[in-house]
Amino acid sequence: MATTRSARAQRLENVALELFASQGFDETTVDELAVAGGVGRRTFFRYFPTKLDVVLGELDDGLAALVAALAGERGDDPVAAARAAFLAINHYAAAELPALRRRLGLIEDVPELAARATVRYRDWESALATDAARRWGEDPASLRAQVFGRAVVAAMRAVFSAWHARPEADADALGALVDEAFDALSRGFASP
Amino acid sequence: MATTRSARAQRLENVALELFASQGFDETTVDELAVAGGVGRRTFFRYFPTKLDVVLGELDDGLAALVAALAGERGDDPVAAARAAFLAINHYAAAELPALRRRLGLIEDVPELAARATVRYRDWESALATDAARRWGEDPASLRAQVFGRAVVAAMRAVFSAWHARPEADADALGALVDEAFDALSRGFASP
DNA sequence: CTGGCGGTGGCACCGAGTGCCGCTTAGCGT
DNA sequence: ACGCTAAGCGGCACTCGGTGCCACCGCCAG
Repeated sequence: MATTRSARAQRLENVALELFASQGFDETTVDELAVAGGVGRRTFFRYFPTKLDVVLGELDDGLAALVAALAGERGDDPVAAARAAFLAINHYAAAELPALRRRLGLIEDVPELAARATVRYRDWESALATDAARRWGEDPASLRAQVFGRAVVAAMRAVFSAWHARPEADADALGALVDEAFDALSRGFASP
Repeated sequence: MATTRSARAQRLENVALELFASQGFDETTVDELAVAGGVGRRTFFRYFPTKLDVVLGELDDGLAALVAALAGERGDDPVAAARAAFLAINHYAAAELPALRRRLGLIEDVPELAARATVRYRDWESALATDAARRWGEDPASLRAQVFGRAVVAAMRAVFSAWHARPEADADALGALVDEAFDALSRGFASP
């Protein structure tokens, strides 16, 4: 977040998402991305370590933000803290939503992207587990904390998936889904 | 599980896991795997669509087993059904544990394997969501059901991770961890 | 003017994965 | 026993993602 990524990276990203949308992810080679971005192939890989990271790039700025947001939350209920942190992080301007939608669409139906995304989430999971353990006064390695961390991320994936599935859902709808998902986690899945 | 995979595939798999353990996953090329298995490189790819699948191969026999086990469970509590189904599926003989351990170890610390594994789990997630929706009498697309499916898989990942972290844990320990994880899901994460 | 220095990108290389095709071999009918 | 067919095998060549190396260009400092 420190410095805005160079304008060039931004342009590369836009052009790439454009091509992915029109041709498909697998059908677009890095060579095409490079020429379309007016840059050498070698240089492309200096901006993005992987073709996948063009799509996922911004997502992991989120980790630092998540940790910060969690640190700012008081109270001893990790679910409430996590919910608040996520709502704080995922506050998108209306203009950003179409781009978000495109990204989510790609992530959903290009398996390799989904895979890479979940690897990124591992850090989120452990950050959430650590936070929960702290609030509970438990060992962060405790199974419950670990399950919590992973379950929260799982819930967020479900939220994004559901949001993406409703074509006209807006930012408020996203918030509502987050609430619903966290309620489920909080209450547990026993009985009704 | 239906027909035992050809003896050749089995041998290939053993040799490969051996090499992975001694040299590391990334440091072992498919060429090496092929020669070590006494087979052409091209043939290797007929047995395993991907180098990754050598490690993950058996895991997705599990899907069919999971679905079958879920279908066999009665009652309207999806957590109980899922727990029972998982315990039924993950009933390993003592002799299998070392191999399981090696696999889990690879999956844990080769990010690409972890990624691929989670993609495989998507089918599990949706199977679990569908099952839960049926027992609750809800729409399988409902957010709660989706969260449930993903959370259960998340819990299982935590279980395997915790089990793998304790060097001398046996099959009973695995069962205990499963119980603990499912209890957490059932009760929810509110308060202590 | 000159000597670093960071960004660039060409080139060559590696490894995974795929299509094609010729070969072996096992199985079959006659 | 003989030939034919079909399936599995594996070599070859190719694509594409990703990396190391290095030569080049522009910039600022001395």
